[in-house]
Amino acid sequence: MTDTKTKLLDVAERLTQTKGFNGFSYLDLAEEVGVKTSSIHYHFKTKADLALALVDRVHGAHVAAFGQLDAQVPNAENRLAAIVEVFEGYVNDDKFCLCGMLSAEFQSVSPAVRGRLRTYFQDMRSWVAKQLNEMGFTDSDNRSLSFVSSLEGSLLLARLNGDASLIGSALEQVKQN
Amino acid sequence: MTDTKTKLLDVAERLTQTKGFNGFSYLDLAEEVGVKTSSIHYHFKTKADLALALVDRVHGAHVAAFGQLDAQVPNAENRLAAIVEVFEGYVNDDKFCLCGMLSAEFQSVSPAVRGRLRTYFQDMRSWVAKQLNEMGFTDSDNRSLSFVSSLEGSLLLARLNGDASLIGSALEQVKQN
DNA sequence: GTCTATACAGCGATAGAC
DNA sequence: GTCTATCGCTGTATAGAC
Repeated sequence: MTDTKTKLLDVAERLTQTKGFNGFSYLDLAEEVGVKTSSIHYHFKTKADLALALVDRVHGAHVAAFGQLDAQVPNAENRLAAIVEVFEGYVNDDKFCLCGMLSAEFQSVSPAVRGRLRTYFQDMRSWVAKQLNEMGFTDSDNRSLSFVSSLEGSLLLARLNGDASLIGSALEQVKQN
Repeated sequence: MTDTKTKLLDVAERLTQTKGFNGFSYLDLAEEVGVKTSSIHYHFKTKADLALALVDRVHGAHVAAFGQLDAQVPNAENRLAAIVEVFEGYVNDDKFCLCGMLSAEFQSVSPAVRGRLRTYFQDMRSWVAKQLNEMGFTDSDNRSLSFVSSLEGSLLLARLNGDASLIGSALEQVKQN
């Protein structure tokens, strides 16, 4: 991965999370990275290809993060808390979740991206369910759905109000008995 | 409100909920309604004005719906269920929540729209809290936050998977205790 | 209130030099 | 791998006739 390609993905990721995938252009991207728009087409032939690359990168990163947490944090509740912290960090950067954003814009993304988004959230729900199971919940599948839903929805509200603490408050409910 | 203006709002509302506010143009709108783009500018001087009109209309409609439910449905749990049904209907139309969508695209909407979105969700949280309170929950404020968060987040996942039942499953958790 | 006509900037995308 | 140059189209928006 060249330096430029990484920078392009970094900026595109941030712009997608803040303004939506349809809320920025190749020119926005080019100016921030310091290249011409034609150079972007070298790395990502079409904007749809860029969307795919964004989802794939974040999916890979999150799967890797899940693996690291499993290996390094010896407590399921703390592992879940680590993910919550990531989302709280989004609020302070005025960001929504990348895959949440593309899911919102669902009808304007390619079939390929749609498939990847389903996989992303399926993996996330599975991992969360595993943690909840370890925590002793017998309804971990359904509780995981509730957890991930609350996470996405509360992030939306938290960013709207500039108050990251809304995420933790919303999730309290889900962790109760 | 002229017939054309209403039709424009109807189509714009649907396109916003399906593709996002940045995912359609005045030309898309014009072709579907059967007018020229210049006519749209007569009703909504700028696209930002259109966004404002969309939020105001849906806010008014939902506040009215809350009032009607309060007056006509003699059971808080059933009143909540009616709102859930509205969101389940979105899934079958491949729609996200209009204000949820604009909240996702938060950084690309005007300050005026941002303020309206905050009011919309504040009103919704208040009304849901009132219902939860009537249902005997003592933590109605926080539970309402969790309810609305789950509603928005599960709608995102439900549409992604074409499965409206995910909404009810996610909310089960919030109604427990 | 809707139209024609038009302005003009922006869009994604491509060809070909370096 | 990045550039210049350019294409054709689409974007929002306006002026003025009807």
